Amino acid sequence: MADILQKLKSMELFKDYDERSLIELSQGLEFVRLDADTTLFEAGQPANFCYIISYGGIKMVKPSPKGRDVVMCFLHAGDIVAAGIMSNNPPIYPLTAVTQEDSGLIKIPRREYTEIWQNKPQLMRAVNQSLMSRMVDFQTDKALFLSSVPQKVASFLIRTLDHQPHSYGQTINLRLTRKDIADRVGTSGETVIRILSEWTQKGWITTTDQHISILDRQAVENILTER
Amino acid sequence: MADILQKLKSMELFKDYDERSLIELSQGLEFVRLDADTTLFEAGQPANFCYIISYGGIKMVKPSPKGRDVVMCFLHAGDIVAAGIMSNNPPIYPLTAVTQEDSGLIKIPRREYTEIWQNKPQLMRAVNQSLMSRMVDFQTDKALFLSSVPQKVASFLIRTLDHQPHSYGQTINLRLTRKDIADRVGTSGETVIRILSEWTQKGWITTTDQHISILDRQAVENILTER
DNA sequence: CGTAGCCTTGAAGGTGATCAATGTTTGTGG
DNA sequence: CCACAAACATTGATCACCTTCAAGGCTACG
Repeated sequence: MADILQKLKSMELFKDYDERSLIELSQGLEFVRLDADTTLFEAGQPANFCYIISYGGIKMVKPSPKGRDVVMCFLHAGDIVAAGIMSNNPPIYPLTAVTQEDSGLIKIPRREYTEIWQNKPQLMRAVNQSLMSRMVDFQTDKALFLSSVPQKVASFLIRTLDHQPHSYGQTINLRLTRKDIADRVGTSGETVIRILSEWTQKGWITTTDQHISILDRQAVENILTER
Repeated sequence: MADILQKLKSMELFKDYDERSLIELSQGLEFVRLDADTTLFEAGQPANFCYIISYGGIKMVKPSPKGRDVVMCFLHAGDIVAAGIMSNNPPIYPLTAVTQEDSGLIKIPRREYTEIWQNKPQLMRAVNQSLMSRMVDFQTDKALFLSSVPQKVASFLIRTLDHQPHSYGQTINLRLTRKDIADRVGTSGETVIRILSEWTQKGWITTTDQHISILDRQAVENILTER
């Protein structure tokens, strides 16, 4: 309990709240630790909880008509998961959430969220902004529809780099298999490999332990404006 | 003024509010009439107003890196436009809004929205739900990435049909050029023409005055599950 | 009658998905 | 610590689908 209070205090999202408010907010919350590749919830299930990521990473996945899944987005520490649908009735998760590495999450029951959290206008504004920024991201993705696959990959890499704290430098703080990228960008694993291999050969990027570092950002950015 | 009150009263969104609340909500609002093909606001501009569509239709467009634009979604009577970014700071329209036909809009200043509207939890819940449903739509789109173009078109037609009131029957209540559909679905105008021509020939659909009617829904749905 | 916007059709050519085979790394249990 | 399995990365060859370019028809509207 006191543990959770500590965790809330350290988060950007709650920086404007005083001790008393935080104690109120921490009511009913629970902390959850999950191994990598664990399903947090599945699309179609009733949505009784939303989450805040304390550490680790999660990918949001939609089962596609054909067997293959589609990665909608990757979420990191500080991000809110499934808050948007809490006010739906009945609330159903539209996506499946899967951990990509060991992760710690603050678990918020729907009841607490709708009755306490939603009455804090400032908090709601923050949640809203994060939702909108995800929406803008979807739109940016969609706007790439007539771009080549290399351009989509380049855009994805640059954007995820820019979304994370600058302290990580030029390394993307996510465990990403080539297939993850393919599923996210909307292409096949083989194509991603061919693209990344070429860039690696040219010295633009490196991969160590499934973490991609961008060595020559300019070169990657140039791809976006090509043709 | 009284005019606007009437309009609010007739909208699904406000069905649970009494006269007094509606009068409060209608403060500062303005009614706007626009011809077809008029730009309501442009991506990048400061967002000082949001809107509710009274009648007509709007397409939300993102300028793409290459010259061609991308249609993010079509909005109809009853839909809310740009409410999501009102709480951003500074608020900037992420998309361009263009009318597709003669349209009437209720224009809501940002100030009124953030100070009055955002304090109505019930209203916020409704706005949130509409945002989330748009988000789900993006995701559905994205999940079609390895589907063929005919499947994307079929999915788009069926979904827009299902989103509109049942009273319209099997006719899509939107002025849609083949190019609009192409820009929405992420393909070229020519390809859409080839697809729709074939379906028309087979008697599955008809187009009259840029309004598409689905004559054989089952046939169109079957395309989704093909291959 | 001419222009503009939309629809239609054809031909060419490229991009990227798919299939298949092989190498490499990681993890697990004896 | 080794052997084996499983997951991931790589490379090549093939080919369908769709984009692009080009040209012409149709309708509405001044």
